[in-house]
Amino acid sequence: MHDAVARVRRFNRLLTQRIGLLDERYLGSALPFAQARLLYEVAVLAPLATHHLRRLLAVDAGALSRGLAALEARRLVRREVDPTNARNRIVEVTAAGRALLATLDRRADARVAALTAGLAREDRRQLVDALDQARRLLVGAVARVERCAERHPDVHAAQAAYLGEIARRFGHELDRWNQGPIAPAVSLVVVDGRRPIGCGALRALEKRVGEIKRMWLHPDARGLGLGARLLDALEAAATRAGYHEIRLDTNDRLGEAIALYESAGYRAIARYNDNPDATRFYAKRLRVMH
Amino acid sequence: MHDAVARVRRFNRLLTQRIGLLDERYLGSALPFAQARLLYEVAVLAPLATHHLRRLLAVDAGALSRGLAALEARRLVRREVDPTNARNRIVEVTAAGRALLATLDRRADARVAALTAGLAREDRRQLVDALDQARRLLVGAVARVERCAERHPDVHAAQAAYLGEIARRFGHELDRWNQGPIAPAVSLVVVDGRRPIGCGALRALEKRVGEIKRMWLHPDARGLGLGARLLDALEAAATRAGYHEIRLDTNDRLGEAIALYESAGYRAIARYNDNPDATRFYAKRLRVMH
DNA sequence: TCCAGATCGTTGACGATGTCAATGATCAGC
DNA sequence: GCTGATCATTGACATCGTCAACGATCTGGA
Repeated sequence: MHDAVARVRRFNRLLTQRIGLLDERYLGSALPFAQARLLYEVAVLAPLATHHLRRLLAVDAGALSRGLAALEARRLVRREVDPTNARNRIVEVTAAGRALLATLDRRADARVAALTAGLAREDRRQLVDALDQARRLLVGAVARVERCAERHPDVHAAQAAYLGEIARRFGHELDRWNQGPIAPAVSLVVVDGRRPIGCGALRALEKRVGEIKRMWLHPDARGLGLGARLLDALEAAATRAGYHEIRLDTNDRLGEAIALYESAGYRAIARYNDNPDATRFYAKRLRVMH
Repeated sequence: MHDAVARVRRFNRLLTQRIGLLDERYLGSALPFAQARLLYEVAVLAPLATHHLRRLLAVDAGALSRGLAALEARRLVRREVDPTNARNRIVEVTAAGRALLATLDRRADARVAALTAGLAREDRRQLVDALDQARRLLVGAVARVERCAERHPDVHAAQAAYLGEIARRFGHELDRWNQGPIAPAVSLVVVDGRRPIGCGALRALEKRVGEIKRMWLHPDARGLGLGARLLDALEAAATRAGYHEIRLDTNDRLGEAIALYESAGYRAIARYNDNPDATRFYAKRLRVMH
């Protein structure tokens, strides 16, 4: 039942944010609609620089500035000047912000549950299955994996979201080993027509050996086959670039990624670098082009 | 292909208008969003008194007044004082309004077509099937058939929309024979949690013979099994009220209604009244309760 | 017939929202 | 060190939804 609610809401979010439909997050909170939506997005992606947020959410700079100022006045988020670039602001969600979001989440769950309360168990299962299939097909129809310049803002935004999510899930920032530029040979971004929703990069590790770095998909875009498409595109690019083998490191806590790599034919290997955040290492031999 | 587009858009409208999601009707027209939406709704339901419109669309009186004034300033709709009640205004769509709507419709079609252009034929079929099933299940989950007083404003609104749609489809007002109150024994309304989306009434025709009058569903609510539920509810009420038979008249142009009656076991009979707008007549014997 | 209360549309007021443009601070690259 | 680009902020403006006040009109009962 709870899973059904979560799946319905995920579909709703899809139409909400991707195809331009509304959201169920208003719900009589003290927060106006746009601020509630913004808080939710910030919480999913934070900590993040606001210009990346702007790009990921496709909102106007003025609107974002005002929205974040309103949230900050309510002490739901914090804005700080980026120490590495004084033009930028880093947004984080406060404890009060997370508490309010949890409340909104419960209300939204209750509303969706009430919506489907009139359905028999079998009908509810059919509904969820239909919505899931629709979501999978819609995302598959609009998502594109595109090669783009390393410095493209979409890549920056997606990679920043990647680093932010990792930091949030690990409870601490990634080690400096994993920060900063990586001089990729190939940089791919997944877009859905409005926003970048994923990224992945390939860089040279040794002669004829490439390494996959910073592969990420927006949480809402997972489980739809996009990870496999992105990985395929990276491998194809590596093959074209003459690599014979791809390696990568990851962490036990990133279960979705591990499942993806293993189902794509990557095999576990011994540690090949000093990445202090990595606990698992994989490799895959590429079919050489003739 | 065009059918697929129409079905996807219908689903979109469902989430848009019933469950509280946005619309695809903005699309760079000269018309602001809310006005485009309003024009569309008016065109579906007009000619209609504005207070009925307000109830059917669940919009604020001030917003509706301003929205219609804006549309009238653009010469897209006409408002006239209701001759039978000087407090009310009757709204109609001008030729220019219909032309603009057709343009918007084409653009919305193109946008949905572009959305699904990336899908293989089989995937697109699956998508449409999934959306249709989701729509059917969602509407089934939230719609309720309720008995209510003849004078309930929801009944007035739905019946007025019914008369308006008939007038629009027939190209002329119904005969006076079909206007005015009908003194129903039972008056039912279909609501979806936010709005009335259908209605139906039963009145005494002869001793132990009832007649179904003014049965209507909002165009977006057709084909989802609600017609059958409404008819069942009317028959159940008739049975409880001691009727042994139900009759009704309809018109050849109302194909959806005819299909519903015939699949519900109604059989064609000879003309039983002088209704000048009726071309077909049906009857069904009810199972008598013990 | 007349009047009190209800219904209806309009208007003003207010805050929220989105968009565009101007501004000033900061950064990157030459 | 300078020029152009990037970034956040702010003002201005139109749109939008909501609430309340108002006047016109209708309904039902005395």
